[in-house]
Amino acid sequence: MSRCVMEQRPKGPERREDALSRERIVAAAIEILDAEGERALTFRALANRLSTGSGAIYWHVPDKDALLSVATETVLSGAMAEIAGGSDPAAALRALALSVFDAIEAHPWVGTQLAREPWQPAMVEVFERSAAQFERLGVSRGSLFHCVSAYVHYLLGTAAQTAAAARHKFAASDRPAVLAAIVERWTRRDPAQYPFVHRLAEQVRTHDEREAFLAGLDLILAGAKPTR
Amino acid sequence: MSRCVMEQRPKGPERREDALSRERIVAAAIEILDAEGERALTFRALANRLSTGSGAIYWHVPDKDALLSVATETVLSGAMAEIAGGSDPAAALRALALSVFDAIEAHPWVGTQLAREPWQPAMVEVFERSAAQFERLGVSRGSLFHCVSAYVHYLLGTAAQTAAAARHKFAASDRPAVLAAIVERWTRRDPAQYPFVHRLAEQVRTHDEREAFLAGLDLILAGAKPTR
DNA sequence: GACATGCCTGGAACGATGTTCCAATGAATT
DNA sequence: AATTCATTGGAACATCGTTCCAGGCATGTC
Repeated sequence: MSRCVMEQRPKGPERREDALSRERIVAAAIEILDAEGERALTFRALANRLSTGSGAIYWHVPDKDALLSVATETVLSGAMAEIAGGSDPAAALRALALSVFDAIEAHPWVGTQLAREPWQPAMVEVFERSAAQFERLGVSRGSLFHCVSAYVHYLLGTAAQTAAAARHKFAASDRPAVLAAIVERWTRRDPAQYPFVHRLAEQVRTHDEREAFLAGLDLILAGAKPTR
Repeated sequence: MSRCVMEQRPKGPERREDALSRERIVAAAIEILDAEGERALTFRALANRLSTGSGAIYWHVPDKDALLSVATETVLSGAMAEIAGGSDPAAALRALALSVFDAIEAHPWVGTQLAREPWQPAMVEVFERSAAQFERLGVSRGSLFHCVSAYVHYLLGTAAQTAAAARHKFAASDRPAVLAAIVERWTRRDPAQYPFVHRLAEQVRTHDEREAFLAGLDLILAGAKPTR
């Protein structure tokens, strides 16, 4: 652990600046995940990027699950540090959800990880903050849990959806073509049997996900307001 | 060189009764998934259960993703065949969501698969049916997409959550202990900083997931009703 | 200065997995 | 009877997460 303290040396490329540390490993992992996708994060690729061996990484990180967990936590807590407070409860709930949404859109693998292991520390933070805002909104104690639960589930669902979309984006890297392919697969079904799918397909093709996310969120907030 | 196609089998004469088929393979896969969890489904275990080799399976199924996809589809379409229609729209939306929820609770791996690959054919079915009900509910065309989207996202979030809970249940196979462990991890945080988490922790410990799911769903339905 | 200690490193090795390849089988057709 | 070809079973391959271990390099002790 004394190895991590760098102020001991005033300056110097002479000392190996590539000293391994948990943070450097996590940072490298995030870089790989962002640049090449989830499948590209292997301990070999990670060791290669850090110019070391797999064993060295295992000294700082217990296993791959923990690595992904810490990476997720790093991104999410960073995102949540920036949200503004003080406004009215509904706006705060929107801001909180949006910060998570934006983080997932910027780092889709966070969505995958969140869907797989929902109770990360950052998610507990979301739980706590949203509960406070729902209470300020006037939700009774009895239904507070249900409101927060719906809020979090909606967030998780969006996370999964966004991550899945990004996965397909990686496979065939231009977005309109992918959307068109999905719509085509939908519309291949008999239009008579699936009228709504056909009608909504056009909307899917042109829809703004961020706006749709907010609209869906407002649905929940509208339902919560009556303090039922 | 041979690839899996869904083509016709030569009609009249039947093969050995233990002949491999896509359905038999999928059925065996579902059995393994239900009995031993997602991690236990390997092509070797599958081949072993079917008393054959991995290569024989690959003749009927392109790869593991497709196998999981078909298994998910099998369970979901089976679940959706049983829902009753004809009642009022809100009740129909609850019934539809509940059938998916129950299927996921009975086969948690379906939740994992749904979070990873949301647009299974059965999910398009959910999309279609729920859109029809939302329209009967009086939702305007403009907000129909947002309502359905919120509905589906909530469903996906619940799927991920339920699947994750089941995964932990597998690890330490008695449920109260797992819940207690989660709550303990929550409450280890400073109570002063996380008052709501502490208050809600008790509710988590005793809550009925099915009821909570329905309550959250009603939140969305309540928000949708004003035809905003 | 020489030695011992313990954190840290690098890479070889292990077991398991998804997938491919191919020789063998046997029913259907000629 | 010969041939064809869908189907089978399992060996082989590449890759993954993980473990193991033989060293380095800094520090503390004589």
